[in-house]
Amino acid sequence: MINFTDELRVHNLKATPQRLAISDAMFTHRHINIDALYTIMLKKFNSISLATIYKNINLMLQNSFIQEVKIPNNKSVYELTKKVHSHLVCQTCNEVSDIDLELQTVLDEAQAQSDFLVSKTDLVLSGICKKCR
Amino acid sequence: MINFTDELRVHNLKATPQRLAISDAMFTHRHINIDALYTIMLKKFNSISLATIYKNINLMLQNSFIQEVKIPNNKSVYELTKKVHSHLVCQTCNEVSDIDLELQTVLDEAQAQSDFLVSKTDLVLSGICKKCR
DNA sequence: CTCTGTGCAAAGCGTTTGCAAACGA
DNA sequence: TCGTTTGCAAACGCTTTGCACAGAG
Repeated sequence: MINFTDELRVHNLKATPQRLAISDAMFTHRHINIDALYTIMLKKFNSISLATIYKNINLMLQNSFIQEVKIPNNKSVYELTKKVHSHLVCQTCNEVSDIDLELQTVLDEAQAQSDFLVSKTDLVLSGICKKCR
Repeated sequence: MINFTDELRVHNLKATPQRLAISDAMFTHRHINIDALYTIMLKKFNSISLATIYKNINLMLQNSFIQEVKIPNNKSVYELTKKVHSHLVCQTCNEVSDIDLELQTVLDEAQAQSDFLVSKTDLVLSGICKKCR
Protein backbone atom coordinates (compact mmCIF):
# COMPACT_ATOMS: atom_id res chain seq x y z
CA MET A 1 0.00 0.00 0.00
CA ILE A 2 1.63 3.17 -1.27
CA ASN A 3 1.09 6.63 0.16
CA PHE A 4 -0.12 8.80 -2.70
CA THR A 5 -0.21 12.06 -0.78
CA ASP A 6 2.83 13.51 -2.48
CA GLU A 7 1.94 12.16 -5.92
CA LEU A 8 -1.41 13.93 -5.65
CA ARG A 9 0.20 17.17 -4.53
CA VAL A 10 2.61 17.09 -7.46
CA HIS A 11 -0.48 17.12 -9.68
CA ASN A 12 -2.06 19.97 -7.71
CA LEU A 13 -4.60 17.78 -6.03
CA LYS A 14 -5.31 17.94 -2.31
CA ALA A 15 -4.87 14.62 -0.60
CA THR A 16 -8.33 13.83 0.69
CA PRO A 17 -9.16 10.35 2.00
CA GLN A 18 -11.41 9.78 -1.02
CA ARG A 19 -8.65 10.67 -3.46
CA LEU A 20 -6.13 8.53 -1.65
CA ALA A 21 -8.57 5.63 -1.87
CA ILE A 22 -9.12 6.19 -5.59
CA SER A 23 -5.35 6.25 -6.13
CA ASP A 24 -5.01 3.09 -4.15
CA ALA A 25 -7.75 1.29 -6.06
CA MET A 26 -6.13 2.24 -9.36
CA PHE A 27 -2.74 1.13 -8.17
CA THR A 28 -4.12 -2.21 -7.04
CA HIS A 29 -6.39 -2.91 -9.99
CA ARG A 30 -4.22 -1.26 -12.63
CA HIS A 31 -7.25 -0.66 -14.90
CA ILE A 32 -10.66 0.06 -13.47
CA ASN A 33 -13.98 1.36 -14.72
CA ILE A 34 -16.33 3.74 -12.91
CA ASP A 35 -18.72 1.04 -11.67
CA ALA A 36 -16.01 -1.14 -10.19
CA LEU A 37 -14.37 1.86 -8.61
CA TYR A 38 -17.64 2.96 -7.04
CA THR A 39 -18.20 -0.51 -5.61
CA ILE A 40 -14.73 -0.52 -4.08
CA MET A 41 -15.10 2.99 -2.71
CA LEU A 42 -18.41 2.13 -1.07
CA LYS A 43 -16.62 -0.39 1.11
CA LYS A 44 -14.39 2.32 2.56
CA PHE A 45 -16.89 5.18 2.58
CA ASN A 46 -20.39 3.94 3.09
CA SER A 47 -21.96 7.18 2.01
CA ILE A 48 -19.68 8.23 -0.81
CA SER A 49 -21.48 9.73 -3.78
CA LEU A 50 -21.01 8.85 -7.41
CA ALA A 51 -20.75 12.58 -7.97
CA THR A 52 -17.58 12.62 -5.88
CA ILE A 53 -16.14 9.82 -7.97
CA TYR A 54 -16.88 11.65 -11.21
CA LYS A 55 -15.61 14.99 -9.95
CA ASN A 56 -12.34 13.43 -8.87
CA ILE A 57 -11.89 11.34 -11.99
CA ASN A 58 -12.38 14.44 -14.11
CA LEU A 59 -9.95 16.51 -12.06
CA MET A 60 -7.38 13.74 -12.07
CA LEU A 61 -7.70 13.46 -15.85
CA GLN A 62 -7.30 17.20 -16.31
CA ASN A 63 -4.18 17.19 -14.16
CA SER A 64 -2.79 14.10 -15.88
CA PHE A 65 -2.65 12.14 -12.66
CA ILE A 66 -4.64 9.40 -14.42
CA GLN A 67 -5.50 8.48 -18.00
CA GLU A 68 -8.56 7.12 -19.74
CA VAL A 69 -8.32 4.05 -21.93
CA LYS A 70 -11.18 3.63 -24.39
CA ILE A 71 -12.01 -0.03 -24.87
CA PRO A 72 -13.77 -1.36 -27.99
CA ASN A 73 -17.31 -2.52 -27.18
CA ASN A 74 -16.90 -1.71 -23.53
CA LYS A 75 -16.70 0.96 -20.86
CA SER A 76 -13.59 3.06 -20.51
CA VAL A 77 -11.12 2.13 -17.84
CA TYR A 78 -8.79 4.44 -15.95
CA GLU A 79 -5.18 3.98 -14.90
CA LEU A 80 -2.50 5.94 -13.07
CA THR A 81 -0.34 7.83 -15.55
CA LYS A 82 2.90 6.01 -16.24
CA LYS A 83 5.32 5.68 -19.11
CA VAL A 84 3.83 5.23 -22.58
CA HIS A 85 2.56 1.75 -23.28
CA SER A 86 -0.05 -0.19 -25.23
CA HIS A 87 -3.00 -2.27 -24.03
CA LEU A 88 -4.27 -5.79 -24.41
CA VAL A 89 -7.95 -6.50 -23.85
CA CYS A 90 -9.34 -9.99 -23.46
CA GLN A 91 -12.71 -10.21 -25.19
CA THR A 92 -13.71 -13.08 -22.95
CA CYS A 93 -12.84 -11.99 -19.40
CA ASN A 94 -12.53 -8.27 -20.20
CA GLU A 95 -9.19 -8.03 -18.43
CA VAL A 96 -7.04 -5.13 -19.58
CA SER A 97 -3.28 -5.40 -19.33
CA ASP A 98 -0.30 -3.27 -20.25
CA ILE A 99 2.24 -4.22 -22.85
CA ASP A 100 5.41 -2.42 -23.82
CA LEU A 101 5.78 -2.43 -27.59
CA GLU A 102 8.31 -0.77 -29.81
CA LEU A 103 6.29 1.57 -32.01
CA GLN A 104 8.98 3.92 -33.26
CA THR A 105 9.19 2.31 -36.71
CA VAL A 106 5.45 2.58 -37.11
CA LEU A 107 5.44 6.18 -35.97
CA ASP A 108 8.20 7.07 -38.38
CA GLU A 109 6.24 5.47 -41.18
CA ALA A 110 3.14 7.42 -40.15
CA GLN A 111 5.04 10.73 -40.11
CA ALA A 112 6.51 10.02 -43.50
CA GLN A 113 3.20 9.04 -45.08
CA SER A 114 0.98 11.68 -43.62
CA ASP A 115 2.65 15.02 -42.94
CA PHE A 116 1.10 14.68 -39.52
CA LEU A 117 2.84 15.70 -36.31
CA VAL A 118 2.01 12.77 -34.07
CA SER A 119 1.98 13.49 -30.33
CA LYS A 120 0.01 10.63 -28.85
CA THR A 121 -0.40 6.98 -29.68
CA ASP A 122 -3.27 4.78 -28.56
CA LEU A 123 -2.89 1.14 -29.41
CA VAL A 124 -5.37 -1.42 -28.14
CA LEU A 125 -5.04 -5.06 -29.11
CA SER A 126 -8.15 -7.17 -28.56
CA GLY A 127 -8.11 -10.93 -28.42
CA ILE A 128 -8.10 -13.83 -26.04
CA CYS A 129 -5.79 -14.10 -23.08
CA LYS A 130 -3.86 -17.15 -22.01
CA LYS A 131 -6.28 -18.05 -19.22
CA CYS A 132 -9.35 -17.88 -21.46
CA ARG A 133 -7.97 -19.99 -24.28
CA MET B 1 -22.84 8.62 -55.67
CA ILE B 2 -22.77 4.87 -55.18
CA ASN B 3 -25.83 2.65 -54.94
CA PHE B 4 -25.53 0.79 -51.66
CA THR B 5 -28.58 -1.42 -52.12
CA ASP B 6 -26.59 -4.57 -52.76
CA GLU B 7 -23.95 -3.81 -50.13
CA LEU B 8 -26.72 -3.49 -47.56
CA ARG B 9 -28.35 -6.75 -48.65
CA VAL B 10 -25.06 -8.59 -48.40
CA HIS B 11 -25.08 -7.56 -44.76
CA ASN B 12 -28.69 -8.64 -44.27
CA LEU B 13 -30.02 -5.13 -44.16
CA LYS B 14 -33.09 -4.04 -46.13
CA ALA B 15 -32.37 -1.12 -48.38
CA THR B 16 -34.59 1.62 -46.99
CA PRO B 17 -34.15 5.22 -48.10
CA GLN B 18 -32.86 6.12 -44.65
CA ARG B 19 -30.22 3.41 -44.74
CA LEU B 20 -29.14 4.33 -48.24
CA ALA B 21 -28.73 7.91 -47.07
CA ILE B 22 -26.68 6.85 -44.04
CA SER B 23 -24.45 4.75 -46.29
CA ASP B 24 -24.07 7.65 -48.61
CA ALA B 25 -23.17 10.08 -45.85
CA MET B 26 -20.55 7.69 -44.55
CA PHE B 27 -19.11 7.17 -47.97
CA THR B 28 -18.88 10.89 -48.57
CA HIS B 29 -17.58 11.93 -45.15
CA ARG B 30 -15.50 8.84 -44.47
CA HIS B 31 -15.75 9.35 -40.70
CA ILE B 32 -18.82 10.83 -39.11
CA ASN B 33 -20.28 11.14 -35.63
CA ILE B 34 -23.93 10.81 -34.64
CA ASP B 35 -24.63 14.54 -34.45
CA ALA B 36 -23.19 15.33 -37.85
CA LEU B 37 -25.01 12.37 -39.37
CA TYR B 38 -28.30 13.51 -37.87
CA THR B 39 -27.81 17.01 -39.26
CA ILE B 40 -27.14 15.62 -42.73
CA MET B 41 -30.06 13.23 -42.56
CA LEU B 42 -32.44 16.00 -41.53
CA LYS B 43 -31.77 17.70 -44.86
CA LYS B 44 -33.07 14.69 -46.76
CA PHE B 45 -35.80 13.60 -44.34
CA ASN B 46 -37.27 16.51 -42.50
CA SER B 47 -38.97 14.35 -39.91
CA ILE B 48 -36.37 11.67 -39.37
CA SER B 49 -35.96 10.66 -35.76
CA LEU B 50 -32.72 10.28 -33.85
CA ALA B 51 -34.11 6.91 -32.78
CA THR B 52 -34.01 5.80 -36.40
CA ILE B 53 -30.39 6.86 -36.66
CA TYR B 54 -29.43 4.96 -33.53
CA LYS B 55 -31.38 1.84 -34.50
CA ASN B 56 -29.69 1.73 -37.87
CA ILE B 57 -26.22 2.47 -36.57
CA ASN B 58 -26.58 -0.34 -34.07
CA LEU B 59 -27.85 -2.80 -36.67
CA MET B 60 -25.13 -1.82 -39.11
CA LEU B 61 -22.52 -2.33 -36.40
CA GLN B 62 -23.90 -5.74 -35.48
CA ASN B 63 -23.85 -6.79 -39.12
CA SER B 64 -20.36 -5.37 -39.66
CA PHE B 65 -21.53 -3.05 -42.40
CA ILE B 66 -19.90 -0.18 -40.47
CA GLN B 67 -17.38 0.16 -37.66
CA GLU B 68 -17.01 2.42 -34.67
CA VAL B 69 -13.79 4.33 -34.08
CA LYS B 70 -13.33 5.53 -30.51
CA ILE B 71 -11.52 8.86 -30.47
CA PRO B 72 -9.55 10.12 -27.44
CA ASN B 73 -11.30 13.09 -25.79
CA ASN B 74 -14.03 13.07 -28.38
CA LYS B 75 -17.16 11.41 -29.69
CA SER B 76 -16.92 8.16 -31.59
CA VAL B 77 -17.06 8.30 -35.35
CA TYR B 78 -18.40 5.66 -37.71
CA GLU B 79 -17.08 4.46 -41.04
CA LEU B 80 -18.00 1.90 -43.68
CA THR B 81 -16.16 -1.36 -43.07
CA LYS B 82 -13.11 -1.65 -45.28
CA LYS B 83 -9.74 -3.32 -45.09
CA VAL B 84 -7.84 -3.02 -41.81
CA HIS B 85 -6.20 0.34 -41.25
CA SER B 86 -5.17 2.81 -38.57
CA HIS B 87 -6.42 6.32 -37.84
CA LEU B 88 -4.99 9.79 -37.53
CA VAL B 89 -6.87 12.39 -35.52
CA CYS B 90 -6.06 16.06 -35.64
CA GLN B 91 -6.44 17.56 -32.17
CA THR B 92 -7.03 20.98 -33.67
CA CYS B 93 -9.61 20.46 -36.41
CA ASN B 94 -10.81 17.04 -35.22
CA GLU B 95 -10.48 15.58 -38.70
CA VAL B 96 -10.08 11.82 -38.73
CA SER B 97 -8.23 10.16 -41.57
CA ASP B 98 -7.18 6.67 -42.51
CA ILE B 99 -3.61 5.52 -42.74
CA ASP B 100 -2.25 2.20 -43.86
CA LEU B 101 0.56 1.12 -41.55
CA GLU B 102 2.52 -2.09 -41.41
CA LEU B 103 1.84 -3.50 -37.95
CA GLN B 104 2.87 -7.11 -38.41
CA THR B 105 6.17 -6.70 -36.58
CA VAL B 106 4.43 -5.09 -33.64
CA LEU B 107 1.77 -7.80 -33.57
CA ASP B 108 4.40 -10.52 -33.62
CA GLU B 109 6.16 -8.84 -30.74
CA ALA B 110 2.87 -8.64 -28.83
CA GLN B 111 2.11 -12.33 -29.39
CA ALA B 112 5.58 -13.29 -28.28
CA GLN B 113 5.50 -11.16 -25.14
CA SER B 114 2.00 -11.85 -23.98
CA ASP B 115 0.67 -15.30 -24.79
CA PHE B 116 -2.33 -13.43 -26.12
CA LEU B 117 -4.20 -14.42 -29.27
CA VAL B 118 -4.67 -11.03 -30.92
CA SER B 119 -7.65 -10.73 -33.26
CA LYS B 120 -8.19 -7.00 -33.57
CA THR B 121 -5.95 -3.97 -33.60
CA ASP B 122 -7.04 -0.43 -32.90
CA LEU B 123 -4.39 2.18 -33.44
CA VAL B 124 -5.20 5.87 -33.20
CA LEU B 125 -2.49 8.47 -33.63
CA SER B 126 -3.36 11.92 -32.34
CA GLY B 127 -1.52 15.03 -33.35
CA ILE B 128 -1.67 17.99 -35.66
CA CYS B 129 -2.42 17.73 -39.33
CA LYS B 130 -0.63 19.52 -42.12
CA LYS B 131 -3.31 22.15 -42.56
CA CYS B 132 -3.40 23.06 -38.87
CA ARG B 133 0.34 23.45 -38.44
C1' DC C 1 -9.36 30.94 8.60
C1' DT C 2 -10.04 30.29 3.77
C1' DC C 3 -10.72 27.74 0.05
C1' DT C 4 -11.61 23.32 -1.74
C1' DG C 5 -13.94 18.90 -1.54
C1' DT C 6 -17.94 16.05 -0.26
C1' DG C 7 -22.67 14.25 -0.39
C1' DC C 8 -27.21 14.86 -1.76
C1' DA C 9 -30.85 15.84 -4.87
C1' DA C 10 -32.06 17.52 -9.10
C1' DA C 11 -31.05 18.47 -13.74
C1' DG C 12 -29.01 17.30 -18.18
C1' DC C 13 -27.89 14.69 -22.11
C1' DG C 14 -27.24 10.91 -25.10
C1' DT C 15 -29.29 6.51 -26.09
C1' DT C 16 -32.86 2.97 -25.95
C1' DT C 17 -37.55 1.16 -25.82
C1' DG C 18 -42.59 0.36 -26.94
C1' DC C 19 -45.99 1.15 -29.97
C1' DA C 20 -48.94 2.18 -34.07
C1' DA C 21 -48.59 3.28 -38.74
C1' DA C 22 -45.91 2.92 -43.05
C1' DC C 23 -43.15 0.38 -46.00
C1' DG C 24 -39.95 -3.16 -48.41
C1' DA C 25 -39.70 -7.50 -50.65
C1' DT D 1 -49.31 -10.19 -47.43
C1' DC D 2 -45.90 -10.55 -43.70
C1' DG D 3 -42.25 -9.13 -41.26
C1' DT D 4 -39.37 -5.15 -40.78
C1' DT D 5 -38.62 -0.24 -40.28
C1' DT D 6 -39.97 4.35 -39.10
C1' DG D 7 -41.21 8.29 -36.11
C1' DC D 8 -42.86 9.68 -31.84
C1' DA D 9 -42.96 9.95 -26.96
C1' DA D 10 -41.57 8.18 -22.90
C1' DA D 11 -38.18 5.86 -20.29
C1' DC D 12 -33.49 4.97 -19.09
C1' DG D 13 -28.80 5.30 -17.49
C1' DC D 14 -24.76 7.73 -17.03
C1' DT D 15 -22.74 12.15 -15.94
C1' DT D 16 -22.91 16.87 -14.34
C1' DT D 17 -24.50 20.72 -11.55
C1' DG D 18 -25.84 23.63 -7.43
C1' DC D 19 -25.85 24.01 -2.84
C1' DA D 20 -24.93 23.60 2.22
C1' DC D 21 -21.84 21.51 5.23
C1' DA D 22 -17.35 19.37 6.30
C1' DG D 23 -12.52 19.14 5.94
C1' DA D 24 -7.54 20.14 4.18
C1' DG D 25 -3.79 23.13 4.51
